[in-house]
Amino acid sequence: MRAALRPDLVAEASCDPAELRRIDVAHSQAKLPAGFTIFREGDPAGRLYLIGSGAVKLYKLLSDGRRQILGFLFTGDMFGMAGESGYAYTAETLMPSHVCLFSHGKHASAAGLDRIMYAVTVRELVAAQEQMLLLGRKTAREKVATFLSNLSARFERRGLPASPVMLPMSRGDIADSLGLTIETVSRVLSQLKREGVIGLPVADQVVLIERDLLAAMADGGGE
Amino acid sequence: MRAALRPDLVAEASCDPAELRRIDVAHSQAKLPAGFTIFREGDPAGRLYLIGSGAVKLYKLLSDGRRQILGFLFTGDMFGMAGESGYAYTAETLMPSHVCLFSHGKHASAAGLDRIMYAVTVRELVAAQEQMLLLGRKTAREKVATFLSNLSARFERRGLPASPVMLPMSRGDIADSLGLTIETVSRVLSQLKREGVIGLPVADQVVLIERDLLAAMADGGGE
DNA sequence: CGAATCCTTGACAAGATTCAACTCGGGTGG
DNA sequence: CCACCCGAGTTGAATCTTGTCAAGGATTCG
Repeated sequence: MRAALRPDLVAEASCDPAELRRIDVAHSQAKLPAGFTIFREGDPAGRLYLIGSGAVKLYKLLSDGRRQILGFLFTGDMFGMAGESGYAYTAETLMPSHVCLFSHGKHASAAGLDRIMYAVTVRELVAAQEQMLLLGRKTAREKVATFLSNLSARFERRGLPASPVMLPMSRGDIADSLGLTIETVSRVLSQLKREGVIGLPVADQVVLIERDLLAAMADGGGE
Repeated sequence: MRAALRPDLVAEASCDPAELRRIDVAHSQAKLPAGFTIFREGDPAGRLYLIGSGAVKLYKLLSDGRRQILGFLFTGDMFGMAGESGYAYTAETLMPSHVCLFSHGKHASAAGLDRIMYAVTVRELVAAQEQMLLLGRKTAREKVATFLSNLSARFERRGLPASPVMLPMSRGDIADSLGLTIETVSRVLSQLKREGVIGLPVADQVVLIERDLLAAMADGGGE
């Protein structure tokens, strides 16, 4: 199958839509159910993925099952960048999702794709470094505040409302992305709700009542 | 100053030396003392750095001074990749070091440099993701075991002895790279020494007595 | 040789985890 | 249609790992 990237799929792309539109490489699309494993850590790499709609989580496991979620991806986000020894993480859908697949092997030299991949990789690296600061040095409260702030900002950047924030992932997923337990995440959310910083009408929807305060808390301020 | 990259400076480069040698872009060299800040988080980016000799640490700070070290770099390693909003971290020498500077702005399109930068960035991203797993999910003991194992493997890859491992960084630096305190790092090292897994003839030199056990401990095995 | 810095060790405190019970909601089948 | 069941989430109590505070020892460098 060979076709130009459908612009509507990249309208909210993390990479420059104008650039993406110029690319015309072979790709295919797939409609995946929730909880579908796209590839596993260690699988030979060779494909790039672009999320047309839906949400994906990337994670790594320790031998005893402990899990670290590296990030959540949404419409317009790309993933699949890998080094020599295959994918460094497992990718799994959080909800029914549409993804575009690019065969990287065949199109490594496609004009423009290299540039996009580099830009995306650098952005991911910067995000990973920010997350290292969170995981290594922030308290549970700061971690949750950062998580909510970032998610809200990400949605806003795509033209979606900054509040309420929809949470397509479970408490367990949030915990594994912040280096906490389910119980701690739940307790902090309850605490923030009691303090009037956020609202929790239902478990998967967060109203950011004091957004600035939340952002301040994320960096260690606003106690 | 315009000159070919000196091959001897990249003999142990993390990027392919053959590729690096082909590049002939303007660059200059600098000899820096220990504890020298090369650039700060937020500084406008525009240069790439290659360590000719010595060691460098990269770190981020929270407003109250908490610090997360993102990584330690040694001879042949590159750094300075940055997104749009300047450098994402501060870079500081651990010891007297020689570095090569590449003006990225002028030479962004230099044939070959792009490819190297992409490869280096992907490798850094993979390393950052591995570190996220460590920071979020490993115990103090596993963190220290991983740190020592990795450092040993890195030195070995450069043709240096895998043991003893020299530690050019302080306990505080190790702690800030593992998301621990100085005291915890010191305690775990003492414990490993008592158990006969490592030797600590002096504070900045670690003998890996049970290297396989240490590697097993790093992933949660070998209790 | 002395001062400063770094490292180690101990006692205690605190933040987060573990274990367990309970609630809430949604889906299912009687 | 409604009761039941199951998974996800919340909350509580006890525990534990790691952090904090403090003191003592070692190493380096002027």
